[in-house]
Amino acid sequence: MGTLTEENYIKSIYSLSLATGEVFVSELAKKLEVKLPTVNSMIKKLATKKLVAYAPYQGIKLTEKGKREALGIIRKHRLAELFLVKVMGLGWEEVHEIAEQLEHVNSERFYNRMDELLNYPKADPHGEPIPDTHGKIPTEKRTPLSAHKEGKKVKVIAVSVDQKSFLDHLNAKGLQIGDTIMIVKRELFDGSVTILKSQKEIVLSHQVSENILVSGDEI
Amino acid sequence: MGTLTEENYIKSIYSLSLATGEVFVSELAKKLEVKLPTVNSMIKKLATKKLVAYAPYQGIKLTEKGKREALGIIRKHRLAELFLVKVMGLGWEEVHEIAEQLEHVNSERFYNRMDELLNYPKADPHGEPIPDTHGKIPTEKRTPLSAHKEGKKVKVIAVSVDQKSFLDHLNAKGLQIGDTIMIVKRELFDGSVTILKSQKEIVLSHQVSENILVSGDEI
DNA sequence: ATAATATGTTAGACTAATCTAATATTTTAA
DNA sequence: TTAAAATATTAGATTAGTCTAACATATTAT
Repeated sequence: MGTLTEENYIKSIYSLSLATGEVFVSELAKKLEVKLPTVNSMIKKLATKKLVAYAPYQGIKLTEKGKREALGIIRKHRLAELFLVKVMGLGWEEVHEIAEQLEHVNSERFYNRMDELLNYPKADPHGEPIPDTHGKIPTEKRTPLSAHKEGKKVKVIAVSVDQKSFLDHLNAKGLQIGDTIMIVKRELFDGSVTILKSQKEIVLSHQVSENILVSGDEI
Repeated sequence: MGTLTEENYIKSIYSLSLATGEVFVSELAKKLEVKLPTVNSMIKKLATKKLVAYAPYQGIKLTEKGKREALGIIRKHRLAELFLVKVMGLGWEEVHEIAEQLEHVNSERFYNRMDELLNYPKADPHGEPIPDTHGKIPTEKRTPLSAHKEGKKVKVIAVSVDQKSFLDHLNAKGLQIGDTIMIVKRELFDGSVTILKSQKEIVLSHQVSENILVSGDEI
């Protein structure tokens, strides 16, 4: 375990690398809301600690050690989110901020007990997979709702964004993880989609449908 | 809320002031395991923030604002401890370290929900009182077991030390918060006491009996 | 009342994490 | 192929929290 700051760098490198493959110093600076030179010197430090491999203009890569660390933090974050929802009864739209703090708590006992109480869950309240103690992640095929054709029946597996405003929006529309929905219509004009969930029609903007991940890879 | 470091200073000043009345820079340095000049400069900072009042050779005092802050942290620590024991099923001897981290989590929602789930408890697993949201502390008369006479019947209300080794010792002896015990004999030689708990005799060293707090002020 | 002890302060340095300003290198596109 | 855009680096400063070494002041005990 490094400092809180180090942990946040590692975590961000991990998630950016999933999203974009390569992680440039500049990207990371944007994500962490710090300036370029700050990231530059931090990366050097992480490199001496063998947590990342870095070559200018070719991006930052987590080493195996770095990945292990990242997955450990992500495990804690996601377990905490699920715990807050299932055990403490908080809403999925309000747990991210708290988990952001809890993920830095250093106690195997605390997190393994959570895992046990939750019966070794596979996904957090937003549908994101929870790595196990060995850093293994259960994978499931998932694609954005926006990529599926009219007439298809799919299951909502996850959301790709944690923002309260987005989750409040889904709450208001009555859409949840696990829902089975049918794609009724997609507007050519703005890409908005109309879906059917248990007899009720729901209209979602294109932007929203891009951030809802559903079952299946066939598009 | 200040930094984590500031919070730890405030908390230590509070607990030292309960124990000894006056809090000297040197005492605080010992407690926090840092050197004198470190505390000296930190105290100056806390003073400019109006969290403490300080005059050399007369000790450090928390202001009203500082007290409020201290009680807020203590509330979080104690709620966390009780939550870890009651909801998560951990042992009273292992929750202190975890609560030490959780007490710095910044989320009213998190802690008020804990409070609610625990049904607004009055004391933590070690018997220490839990301040309410307004910083009010339920008080109860308590004295060390070592101060009571042979023949007296008392109730174990709290322990004055959180150390795992001490609590492990009490676990081994089978002594818990809430137990009603009878003082059978006190040895003149070493101050050890024999007590009776539900037909069974238990022998405690003087040192142990000093750290067990029981009901009543009459000695 | 003076020496011993307890208590506190100043000066100067270090590490971690950040910044601004200036500069450098690589890639890309006209 | 050279100019523009993207990417990265260096130098030097700042703040928070810590340290050591040297010095200062107050309390106490004989």
